[in-house]
Amino acid sequence: MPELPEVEITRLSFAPRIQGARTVAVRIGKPLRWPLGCVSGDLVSQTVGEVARRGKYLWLALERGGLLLHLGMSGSLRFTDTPGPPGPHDHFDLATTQGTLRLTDPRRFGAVVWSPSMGTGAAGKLLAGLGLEPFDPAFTGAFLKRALRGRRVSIKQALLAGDIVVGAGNIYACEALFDAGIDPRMRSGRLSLARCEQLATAVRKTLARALELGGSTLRDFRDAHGLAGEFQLHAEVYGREGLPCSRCGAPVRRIVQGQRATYFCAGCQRR
DNA sequence: AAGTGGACCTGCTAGC
DNA sequence: TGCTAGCAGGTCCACT
Repeated sequence: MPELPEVEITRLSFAPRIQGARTVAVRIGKPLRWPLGCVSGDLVSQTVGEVARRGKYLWLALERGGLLLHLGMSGSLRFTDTPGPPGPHDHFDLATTQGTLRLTDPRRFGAVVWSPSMGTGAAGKLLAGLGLEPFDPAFTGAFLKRALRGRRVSIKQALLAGDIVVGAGNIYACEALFDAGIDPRMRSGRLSLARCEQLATAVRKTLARALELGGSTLRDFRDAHGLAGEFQLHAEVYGREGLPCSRCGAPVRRIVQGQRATYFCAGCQRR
């Protein structure tokens, strides 16, 4: 589910309300991708600090260390005064004096991992290989050109890999490549500087638009208030196989790259 | 070093 | 109606 816009929207929807709260209790459901890395008692009776985001990860700072959270493919976070009894897919609750943060994740590709700090322990290891934030001023066409140099993977896969720039997942990588008019199959190391500039701009523009629209709700994404997004209603190519391209009318194509679906318009997106 | 494919897990939908 | 195959927003890890 959650790419950068969904994760950021989730963060914004609960960060101001949880900050300064005192943790009261922890409930663990079924195992997630990795073990928590501490006993639940270690998380109790602490003041919650800032909620930060790095790529698609969230960092919830506590007095002693903090929690790194990832929503995987199907995760979502709710923050509420009245969480109700946990359902079968509710695998982590952090009860605080200001409400309960609950992770719901049917597929359990998500994670909640304790670390001493964002840069050390398990969190440090998971965050170490991440590329630039897309809204970092250092993420420019020139940077992209340099980072892609010599790489033979397709540009679509290079965007998804997250070691150059983070945040664009399958939906927004497809949409950004459409916006930039670049064929997703193109060898990434072959992009000209001009096209790297177009792509860097398109990635930022696509993610910013998704943020404005509340993210994409394909089936179950909700922010921490329970609100759905509507970017998916504005997607130009993602999920639109066979439908006419809004620019040229040619049918949108679906191919598979690195075991993921890619949607694109062969008329508008060129090598 | 970089690229590829498998793995993790559950739910939904299309097709027979 | 009921079963099955295929597909889904991510990304780590082992292997070549």
